[in-house]
Amino acid sequence: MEEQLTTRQVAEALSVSESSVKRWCDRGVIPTVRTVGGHRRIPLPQFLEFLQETDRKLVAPLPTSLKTSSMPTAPLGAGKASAEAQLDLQREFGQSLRDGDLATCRELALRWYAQHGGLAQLADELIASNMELLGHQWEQGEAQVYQERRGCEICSTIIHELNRLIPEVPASSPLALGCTPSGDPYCLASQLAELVLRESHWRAENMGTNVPLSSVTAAVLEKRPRLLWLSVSHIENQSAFVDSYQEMMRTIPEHVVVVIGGRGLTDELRPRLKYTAHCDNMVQLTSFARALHGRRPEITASDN
Amino acid sequence: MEEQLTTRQVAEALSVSESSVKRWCDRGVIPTVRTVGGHRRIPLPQFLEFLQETDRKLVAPLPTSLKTSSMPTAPLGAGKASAEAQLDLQREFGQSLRDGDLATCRELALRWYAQHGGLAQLADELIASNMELLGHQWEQGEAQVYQERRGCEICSTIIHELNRLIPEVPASSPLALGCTPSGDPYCLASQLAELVLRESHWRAENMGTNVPLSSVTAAVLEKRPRLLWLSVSHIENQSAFVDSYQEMMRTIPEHVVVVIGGRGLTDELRPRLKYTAHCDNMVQLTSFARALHGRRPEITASDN
DNA sequence: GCCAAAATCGTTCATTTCGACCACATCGTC
DNA sequence: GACGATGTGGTCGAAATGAACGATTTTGGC
Repeated sequence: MEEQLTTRQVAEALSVSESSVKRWCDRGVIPTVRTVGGHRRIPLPQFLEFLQETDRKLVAPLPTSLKTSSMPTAPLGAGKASAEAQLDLQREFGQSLRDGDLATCRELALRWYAQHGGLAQLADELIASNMELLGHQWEQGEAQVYQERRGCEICSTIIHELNRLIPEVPASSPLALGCTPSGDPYCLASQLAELVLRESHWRAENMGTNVPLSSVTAAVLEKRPRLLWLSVSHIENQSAFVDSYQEMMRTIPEHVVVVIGGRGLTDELRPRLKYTAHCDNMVQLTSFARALHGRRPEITASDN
Repeated sequence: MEEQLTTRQVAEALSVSESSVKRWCDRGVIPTVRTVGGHRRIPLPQFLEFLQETDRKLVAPLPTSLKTSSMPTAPLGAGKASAEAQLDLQREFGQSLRDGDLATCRELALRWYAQHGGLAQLADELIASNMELLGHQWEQGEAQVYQERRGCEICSTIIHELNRLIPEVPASSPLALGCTPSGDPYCLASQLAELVLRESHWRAENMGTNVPLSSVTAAVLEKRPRLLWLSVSHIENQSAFVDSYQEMMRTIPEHVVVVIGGRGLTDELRPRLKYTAHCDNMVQLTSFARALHGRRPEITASDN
């Protein structure tokens, strides 16, 4: 039960046509095995060998696990529980994040994406949890501030790159707008929200950090989104926040769905706010967003 | 992800014969990879680097992601002053930035890069100047805050994408570290510094925003960079800043080159700081960085 | 286990690129 | 001006590439 690639996967990874890959296989340049039905399958080790021998680099990520450069270790028996492998990946990502190793982080993220496919889980379990861990380490003096900030930069880079892996959202999709409010400089959560909403076929636009709610109101009035998300990690002045929030909710149209989330929204604060949904993580946001805007292109909007 | 060009595409973009392109590739002037069948393929980053190093201009649009859809005109006879076309591009970018039109901004930036080749000029004249303009408009009530913040997000996205157009920096290159100090949340300048330093073949690592100078010191001591940049847009407490700055300069090794820049460094403040160089923009930073670390790739000398 | 959808097969065909060669223009030197 | 060295643009048959097609296999849901 070893990993194998199809001609199409190889073609996309090298950005050449499928025809060429087939020809190369037939010529023996890429060692190939055949299924009983005659389809070509390229074992991953052979493919890596081919990459090395012809001095070729991947131009697109492989849809399965792969370490491009070194790291011949970690062969990971398939027998091993995938949950455990998942934990390993998560830990390794955290370590690379602390070390400031963007390349490894990128690779691990792509691997996670290829294996699990869900950006929301990636956002929660790879990025959010590890950044939270890094924050704890910093608070306890186990990590430097610059490591935490650099980790933010690395995650931001990866989020931007993941964005490019998502198929373009049609202009007919509903619009979602979001940001962090005044005084909240923590940009990652809002960037992640944009990412997972796009994955769920929303036309998501992140307005960034530190946006006064009065300006959010203006944005909503002008762009008329279907959904508005607010990521609140930190609040400077609670009562001022509640006031401006209530003012915003009075002004924007009724039909705008407001989703809020973030550590800043304590159990005590939330009852004072009116909103459509509260999300603790990106998995919740995704499932809510999909419930609102089913991603079926097909009709029959009834039931399930 | 990483696009590749054929000899014909390059030839048309430069309006030279295909034979010449092939010869240049074979001589190593344009780094080339080969398909399995022996066809030449030029990775986009290498091509852009070639453009820049030989001071060549694009005369026809590239058939890749840099397609020009939004501007049906612009056949740009060499007769028309390119300076004027440049201004048009600059203005159009600013407009799209205000409108939150990422796609158009991306296109314009790529076009600028392909035509003028210098990321530093792009950073100064497209991004910095337009963000400054947007800031002014906001101050004078001509633009909403959210438009300014969104503009930041768009620019950040574009910077991340431009990073992928730069050929990978060899691990033997000198290391550059940088960030913005405590209380300064303005991330773009530092991201631009990272970008243009990479373009000049530095191994640049941006540590992000809001990093206490004490932690910067720790980073320098641990990673031992050759260059340290500080982008200072805003200072909360001047005397505290000067104190921590001087403390940092006392602690880090002598041989570390310290480059500072940003609006926050007023004429009055600068004399109180010790530094290697002060830069008002990215063009200056680039020329300084290149003086320090020459970028000439060695000779031809191969052939036979 | 069965069925429909999706992916891959082998093949053919038009287009592009290769490598090699040649004609011509532009230099700098004698 | 003759000369060689060098760079450019063009042509040619051979080879590689990429896209198309109907037929077959694999996949995934029930």
